[in-house]
Amino acid sequence: MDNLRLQKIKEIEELIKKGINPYPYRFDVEQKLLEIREKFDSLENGAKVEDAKLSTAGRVMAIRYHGKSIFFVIQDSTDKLQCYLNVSIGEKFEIFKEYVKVGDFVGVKGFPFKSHTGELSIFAESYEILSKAIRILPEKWHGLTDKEKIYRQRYVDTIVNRDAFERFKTRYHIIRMIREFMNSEGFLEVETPILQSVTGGATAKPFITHLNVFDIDMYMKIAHELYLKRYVVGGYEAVYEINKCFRNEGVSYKHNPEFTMMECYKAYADYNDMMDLTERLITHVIKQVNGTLKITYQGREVDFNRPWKRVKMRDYIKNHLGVDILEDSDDKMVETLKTHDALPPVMERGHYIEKLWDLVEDTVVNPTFLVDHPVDISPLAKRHREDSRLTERFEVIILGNELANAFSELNDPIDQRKRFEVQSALRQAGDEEAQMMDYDFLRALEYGMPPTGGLGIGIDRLVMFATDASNIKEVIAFPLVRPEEFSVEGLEMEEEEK
RNA sequence: GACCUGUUAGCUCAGCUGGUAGAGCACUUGACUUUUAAUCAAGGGGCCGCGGGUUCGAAUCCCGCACGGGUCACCA
Repeated sequence: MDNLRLQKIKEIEELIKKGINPYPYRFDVEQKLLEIREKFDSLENGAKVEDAKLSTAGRVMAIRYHGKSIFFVIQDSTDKLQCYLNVSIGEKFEIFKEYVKVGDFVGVKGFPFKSHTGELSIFAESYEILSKAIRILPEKWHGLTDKEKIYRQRYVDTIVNRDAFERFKTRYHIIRMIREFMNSEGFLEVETPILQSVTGGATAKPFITHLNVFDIDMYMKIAHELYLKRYVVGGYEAVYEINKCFRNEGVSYKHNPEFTMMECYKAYADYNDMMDLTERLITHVIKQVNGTLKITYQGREVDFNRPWKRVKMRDYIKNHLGVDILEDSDDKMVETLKTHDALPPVMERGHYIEKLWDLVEDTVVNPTFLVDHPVDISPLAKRHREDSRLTERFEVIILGNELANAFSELNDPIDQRKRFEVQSALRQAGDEEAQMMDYDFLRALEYGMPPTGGLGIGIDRLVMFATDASNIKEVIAFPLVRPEEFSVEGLEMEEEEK
């Protein structure tokens, strides 16, 4: 059925009969392609440097047969480069013509020259097949555009769509930058459990899994928060973690069930200190990646220059909707929500406030600190020093998207217990996203936690902004997709074995 | 979950108001020693996503299902 594939399998058998191993063990790569280009790109057209011995390797991306000579293009992680081969190398010329195909890996030894048309090339004095492919790559100028195939077979996407290849490199550079930044600020990178018997630190539905040894269900972490604070209680004064969180919720252009979050906690700091840290960290990343703090995201200009605007949640909602989230009654809020057709699934004050904010958040463009959220929606944040109905909390909003969340951490164990009790009651009333009672965490706080500032940044969303990606799946190499049926391909394999 | 939309060759796509499937690239064979979307000549390749219905006849119309994409809802 899949003729092209069977044909290639046959070619491999023929190669083996000829004594050529289609899957040899190693090759001495002495130069990367970009190195070669940088060194020899200044050659005159037609010039060659025979005594510059090159040895490099890559995947064959194009072949142009030309009678007794062949041009082919190889690609490695740094660049693409044309290679030239002719009959002067003897019988291996015919082998190349017959058996080396687009998609295969080859090692090439030779010297650099510039073709008459000005293309830097390697004159191959010898080559070696390093790995044969049996599947055909997508065609060369439309590439792979089918979103489903791009997400399911990212390895093909990054071979042929080099902007995707670069985007993931950028992602991992950003993560490295964050580590370097946090380390230089004196933070210690630590780890916390992913499997937890009680999970918390965020308003979210957790995944449930099963631990056989104890025969108990466990949750997968929804945030790093509660364990990082245990570190602070334990004497670590500045810690951070970059790791996956898991939330059993919807999938959308900005939500993947597993995503990466950086959280950090700093003893003796408050949310004002964390705002300063956040500004410095994010502008550092944006500047490094884009070379400027004025970037274009999906056609809209976003200015990351400091200082970022600070708006109080209460004022912002009042100005836009005329509702005071502290003074006005539940009825008034419900009334306003009704006129916008935005009633929440759980009829409770905290949810009303969240909903009201959702109605206005899209009006925020440049990075903005949304500060001082009501206690109702901030069960882990410390009460505001000037108004106990509020908390010392901020979120970073960019183009209506939440990028970070932080607070002066609640370290009063009595207040924390009360807040958990409220959450626990909500949970019992059917709010699956309300916080679970975490007795061990309360016990930890009772041993005393210094005043602490905490911050969480969604890494995927930061990468989206930094790389102008419209969908979170574009910045997650292997995003969540429904499982595929492989039965058809399985049958093929059986046929081949006969 | 709701609405809109898509699924045809390995890839990217045509295929009109129903008449038995097409192009480019890729692949195979041949020609060509500086090409680069190489060129020229010839050729092979399809459960038209799956299942049902209407019809003399369905890739095409209708219904259901599966899997995507977009918008909304949900979601710190």
